[in-house]
This record gives sequence, structure tokens and C-alpha cells, in this order.
Amino acid sequence: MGRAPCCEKVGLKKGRWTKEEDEILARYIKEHGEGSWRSLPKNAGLLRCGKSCRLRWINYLRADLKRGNITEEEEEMIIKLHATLGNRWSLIAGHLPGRTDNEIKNYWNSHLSRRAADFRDGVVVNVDLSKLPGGGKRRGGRASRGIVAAAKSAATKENNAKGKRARTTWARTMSPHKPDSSNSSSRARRRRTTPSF
DNA sequence: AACCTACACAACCGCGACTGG
DNA sequence: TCCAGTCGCGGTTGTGTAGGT
Repeated sequence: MGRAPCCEKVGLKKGRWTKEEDEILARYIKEHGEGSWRSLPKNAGLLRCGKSCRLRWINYLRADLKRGNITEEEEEMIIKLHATLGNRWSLIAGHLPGRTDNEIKNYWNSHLSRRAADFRDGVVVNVDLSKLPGGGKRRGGRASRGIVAAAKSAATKENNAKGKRARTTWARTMSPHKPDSSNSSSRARRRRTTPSF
């Protein structure tokens, strides 16, 4: 038996937020404050899941968000914190004012994970792609992010070949994570209590 | 210029933790 | 103490677009 859905999904909108929705959400939170995410969409007149509203607010609409590129200092901080905290993105984000866990997670996955892996392997931090297998010669595209990117690319390639833009669930079949709920290491211990820094 | 590939990031999903009755 | 409802987190997916051939 599956668990009940987090919220009633029928009739709810998904996908990218429109400017109008952003305005409604921002205005509502300005007037009523954060919290009660479940009832918020209904009260605000949004056809969105509460979770979606929360995510949108936290990752995009909050006034104290720092937009723009991650600085070198921030990057260094992320690397250091990740070394001690692991994938505890919310904790890491707590050390970086104006940055969200999602932003940091994305940045890590697209920029830093590869560098960290290379560093862990003992040698380089800045990789010279021309020295990688294949001589760094690629047919189009940008520099590869490594094995994960390669796997994703393969899936994308396959889908493109099929005329589909949508990606297959490559990760579900290729990655070893969560064969069952008991081994989801990342979930082994989540604390909601805010860290006392 | 068109095509192909990979990047970047917003958003979704599932589940464990927390909370109040 | 138990349980249902809710919240928050981390992993994953979807897609617009940049950049190389």
C-alpha cells in the first residue's frame, strides 16, 4: 500500500511558477507570514501544493536571498562544510546567509562534486579536460562533469535519439539508491532542529 | 545556420521527524 | 503513549539554453 499523497493533487498546477503566482504568494506571506503551508495555497487562492509554495518561497521569493554567482569564498566554505557535514545542505546553507539549500545542492552537483572527487582521489582540483580519456575532444556541448554526467548524457542522448526531450528515469535504474526505504542513508538521520551555531 | 550535447537550476517526489491532540 | 497531520530535507527529474562541431 502506498502512503497517502502529501496533499490533494487533483486539479493542482505543477511546473514553473508564473509571475502572477509569485506575486500572489509573496503578497500573502507578506500579509500573513510564513507557516501553515498546507492551508496557504487554499487561503491565498493558489492552485498549488503547499510544499510547492514553501519551496518557491524559500528558494526564490524570500527577500533576504542573495542572487547571483557563488563567490570564491562561498565556494571554499561549501567545500569545507561539505567535508565535515556531508550532504546536509540545509546545515551548509545555514552558514551561507542568503543562500538556500537547494541552490547549494545544485551548485555542488554541477560544479563541485567532480572537483571534490578529483581532490579525494588525491591529485588535482582543477581538471585539465584535455588529459581525460578521449583527449578532451568532444562533439559539441560543454565540459563533462564526470561519470554521473556521462551517465545522464547517455540517457539524454538516447532520449534525443528517440525524439524525446524528457529524460528517462535513468537514475532509478542506474543508481544504487533506495532499493527499499530502509537503506536510504541520506534519510537515516534528519534533524529538524536548527543547529546552534 | 543547424544540429547536437551538456550545463544550470527550478521544481517535484518520497519519506523521516516533529508536533499537538 | 499513540496517532494523524504537517513540515522539512535530500535526491532526482525536467527543461531552457549555452556552446562546440
